[in-house]
Amino acid sequence: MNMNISGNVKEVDVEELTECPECDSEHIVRDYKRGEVTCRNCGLVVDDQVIDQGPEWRAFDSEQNERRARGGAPMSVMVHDKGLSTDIGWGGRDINGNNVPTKNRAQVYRMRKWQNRTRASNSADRNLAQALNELNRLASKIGLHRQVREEAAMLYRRAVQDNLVRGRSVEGVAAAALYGACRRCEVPRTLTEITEASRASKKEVGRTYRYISRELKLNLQPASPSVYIIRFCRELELPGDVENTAISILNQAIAAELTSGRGPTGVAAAAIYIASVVHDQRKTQKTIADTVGVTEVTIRNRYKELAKNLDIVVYL
DNA sequence: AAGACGAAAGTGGTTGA
DNA sequence: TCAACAACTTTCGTCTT
Repeated sequence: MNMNISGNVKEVDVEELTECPECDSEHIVRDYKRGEVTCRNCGLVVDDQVIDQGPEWRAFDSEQNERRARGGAPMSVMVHDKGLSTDIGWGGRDINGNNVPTKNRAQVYRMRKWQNRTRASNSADRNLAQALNELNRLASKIGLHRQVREEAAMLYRRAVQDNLVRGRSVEGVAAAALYGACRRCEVPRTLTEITEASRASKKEVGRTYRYISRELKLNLQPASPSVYIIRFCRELELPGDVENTAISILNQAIAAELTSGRGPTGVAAAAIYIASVVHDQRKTQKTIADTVGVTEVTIRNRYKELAKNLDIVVYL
């Protein structure tokens, strides 16, 4: 009766879904509080209008309906006070929708001003507010979904708590937190991509990232090249069999210990290159190098090593 | 002409004395 | 603090398709 569902009804039956339609991984996460179904692997938001299947009140007349109606945004670590503070609106109208008399306007203005000021009362809060702002800006620019943003916000909060921010720029720490969040969520983003969106330099972000990673004991292993293969194959519009071959090449490389100490993107790029040649879907070294963000030389060095040590019987 | 190749020099960061 | 070092990049001349 009062199910008011606006928004698109998706073709996919999200209730039954176990695999991501985009990357086929099984890291599907349902969050009914937010009404979102997302893939932890590739970041795809499968559906964002999910109906909570839990018990719900019913209203039998309009009076009950009004009384029981609830509103308000969910609590979020992405806002410095977790989104639970009060906002004083700008409309110049009171709660009943009447105009605020002119003689009271100045008072409302002052109240709004002080509400906003006292909300971020100390410098730590102001810092946090600014950082979360920056975090959101970066995440939007790179196109990261909420899961990663919240993870980044959590990391930043922990960094603040442990006094790791002092003496470092907000931009730098924010970018580092976001990078760490990407790593933790296994959303493959390179440090370069993040620093390009940020005002902070790659050097600073890298240094800060190592620092907070060490201090917060994040224990992050180097990113696995496989997540990069999945992502970059898609960007290069290479079919699934190429991707599978690339991953199997990669697994052989890992078994032969050809990956340790090497940059994961370089290894991924080389595996993709070989796979693309094997399947007669050849991409030039340059194309792959540009998408992956390494140079042709690195691809060459890596794939020479791979070809030599894995006796791949492919003549190019 | 584009792509692949490889040598050589340079970069930024780590490690160990 | 400094030198050695590994991985990676930039640049450039040459070979191959």
